[in-house]
This record gives sequence, C-alpha cells and structure tokens, in this order.
Amino acid sequence: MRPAGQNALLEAARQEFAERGFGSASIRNIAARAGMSLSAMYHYYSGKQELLHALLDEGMDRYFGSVTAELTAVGGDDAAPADRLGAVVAATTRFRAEHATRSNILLLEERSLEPERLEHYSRRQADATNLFREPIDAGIASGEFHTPYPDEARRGVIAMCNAVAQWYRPDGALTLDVLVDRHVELALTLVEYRPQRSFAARGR
Amino acid sequence: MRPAGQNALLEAARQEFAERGFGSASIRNIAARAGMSLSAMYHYYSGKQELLHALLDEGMDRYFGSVTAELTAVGGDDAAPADRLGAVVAATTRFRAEHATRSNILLLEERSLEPERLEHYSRRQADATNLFREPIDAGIASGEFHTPYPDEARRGVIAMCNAVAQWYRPDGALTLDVLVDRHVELALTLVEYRPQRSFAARGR
DNA sequence: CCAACCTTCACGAACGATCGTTAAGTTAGA
DNA sequence: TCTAACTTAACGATCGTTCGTGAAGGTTGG
Repeated sequence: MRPAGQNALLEAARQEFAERGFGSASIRNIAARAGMSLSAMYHYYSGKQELLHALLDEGMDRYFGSVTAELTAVGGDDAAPADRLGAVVAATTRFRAEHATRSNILLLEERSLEPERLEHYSRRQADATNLFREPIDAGIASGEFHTPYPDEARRGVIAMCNAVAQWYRPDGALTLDVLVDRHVELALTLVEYRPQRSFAARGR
Repeated sequence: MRPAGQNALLEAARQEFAERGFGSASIRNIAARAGMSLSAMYHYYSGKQELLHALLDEGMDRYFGSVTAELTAVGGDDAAPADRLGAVVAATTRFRAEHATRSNILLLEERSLEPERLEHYSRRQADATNLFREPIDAGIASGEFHTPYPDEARRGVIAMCNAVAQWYRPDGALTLDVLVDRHVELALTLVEYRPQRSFAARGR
C-alpha cells in the first residue's frame, strides 16, 4: 500500500505529463495538483526524472497484471495458441482504452527517460513484446497460424492494440466490448489462424 | 524554392524536436544548429510554435506527395481497390522508414500544437486517413474485401504502417523493399482480400 | 549618375518569467 | 526525542521573446 500523498503525486504527474508532455510539464503544477508544496514532492521523489520513472514502472505493473490475469483466465499455458493470443490482444486493447492517459505516457514518454533509466524500461517493454511473440510463434510451430511473416504480423497486432490509446473515446458509438472482440478477430486474421481439421491432426 | 537559411532552420528544428521533444527543445540550440543567431531565426519564423507548425506542414506535404505519386504509378482511380490499397500501404511504409525523424515528429508532436494550429493539422490528418479509407471501402463495395470490420481493419493497417517510424532500422537485416512487400501482403490479409473468380464475376 | 530610401538578413543584449533543485526551518505523531 | 511530512524562501540557469542596431543590395526619384 502506497502512502496517500504518493498516490496523489503519481496521479497529478500522470495528468500533467499527458497534457503537456514531459518537457513542458512543470513539477510546480504537479505538486499543486496533488495538493502539496513543491518541496513536499521532493520528499517522495528525488526529481522530475524519478517521477517519470515511477510513473512508467507503475503503468507497466498494471499492464502486466491485466494481461497475465486474462491469460490465466483462459487457462494459462494449457490454452491453445489462438486463445492465448486472443487473451493478450483482448487485455491489451482493453487496457489501452480503459487507461488511455496511462498508456499514452507509456507509449510516448519513453524517450524522455535518461539512458540508465531507459535501459530498465526497455527490458520491460521487451517482456511485453514477448507476450505477443510467444503465442504467435507457438501457433506457427503447431501449424494453426499460417502467416509467412510472424514478426511483421506481431508488430502489426501490437501497433493496432496500442493505437487504441490514441483514438478510442468511450463516449463514442463503439462499445469497448465490441472493439475488443473485433481486435481479437483481426489479430487472428492477420496471423492467418485456421483451426486444424481433425482428420488432418490425426494424419501422420 | 525556399531560402537556404530557412531550410537549414527546418532541418535543425527537425533534429532538435526529434531528439528532445518539443517541450524540451531550445530554439537557441535550433538556431545554433542552423548556423545562425537566435534573432535571425525570428526573421523567418515568428516563434517556436510557428516553427513546429511549418515542420508539420512540410512533413505532410512530403507524405501526400509520396502517396499520390505511388497511387498514380499504379494507375490512379482506374486501378483495382487492392492495388490502390497496396500503393498507399507501400508508400506509407516506405515514407515512415525513409523519413523516420520526419514521421516521428508528425506522429508525436501533434499534441504540442496550439488549438488553432491543431485544427488545420487535424484536417490534413483526416485527409491522410481517407487515403486508406477510400480503397478499403471500395474493395468492400466491390466484394473483393471480405472483412466484416473495415473501420477497425483500416485503423490496424494505418497503425502497422506508422509504427515503422519507431522500430525500423535501415542497418538491420530486414531490407526496406522486403518490408514494404510484406506490409502490403499483411494489409490485404487484414481486409481479407480474395480476388473474385471470373465465373463468379459473370454470375448473375 | 547619384543620393535617398526600403527591404532583407543578421547581430548582440537584455527583458521578465519560469524552470529544476536545494537549503533551512517547522509541525505532528510514535 | 527521533523521524516522517511538509513548509517558505531562495538559488542559478535557462527559457521564449523583444528591442535596437546595422550591413548589404536593389529600387526609385531627381
């Protein structure tokens, strides 16, 4: 459990960074939004950079939590590759829509990290990519996915999901549940998912 | 034809904005990179905002130029929807790779525009979206594209192309020509392009 | 032809504002 | 009494912008 002041700071920083971008954001504004003085902020975080770092880390924690929850819900490693890919796509799409500002900071402010901090973040981002890579490669190996370009298909699926944070508006005509289903279908289309017929599975 | 000083300024601003982001960019650095004094910059542009605006406008001009050139190369409006979509995807993918810094500014710094300038830019971005929408909707209407979700497929294709500006490295193992071909194939897969058989076309 | 004038392009200096950061001191609870 | 939580005040640096100046070059009027 985080102290209340710390949560208020993270929330305030999230709003400020999302609205103005890291470079134009003012830590004075952030402290004011959190209802405390500028120096009080320094009691929790050693500077603007660490604030961003904490924000990105917290966002990653939440994202991985969402995806792994969805993965275990469909059966974890026992599930078929198509179901695992569907779970990752569904969780990612939903996360990008439900935590749009969080996601936009994750996706846009990576470059504002100093080199040392960036290294740590890049590792986590590689882990996130592997969430997609694993089921796709498994589907290729098992013969259920037929795309000749699994790497480019993976990048395409990830880009499709991530873009949701930029364009989706919950007050629009498109329901999130509907969008999630369609993204799962589109992802399976992109990897050319065709369930093996039973006689083909038994053949050989 | 633009004056030499102006081109140097745009190039310098492009580098600075791409490296540090609009908010953290310093117009003093930009002027220094362009080899002129800070005040000389104000002779060409009335401020930091107008510099960004000019940069985005120039990038858009180049992008539309690339796409329309590719479109006319495949036959313009006379070409089949699949060929038109392929041309747009190919030109966009190539542009994102060949003009990565330009593209990243186009894609990331939109939010740094002031409201009035943003309005003008959003209109151009809508035009860019229509470059994809037109052939996709035409392909649906003609029965060559079978996806039940043309809107989401369009967004997916656009996101896939745009992401190239972030991850593609020309010194990597993947040739740009190969990537372009794969992206065209993936886009046609996503819209579920299936050429009509001749007898089916003659049927009815 | 020439002098007066204007525009273009460039310079250094300075403006007030805001930035991130730090120092020193105060309060409140365990 | 110790420590976490928080304050006000100030630091130096840098920011975007403005001002006044002037060299260079072409145009105009006499």
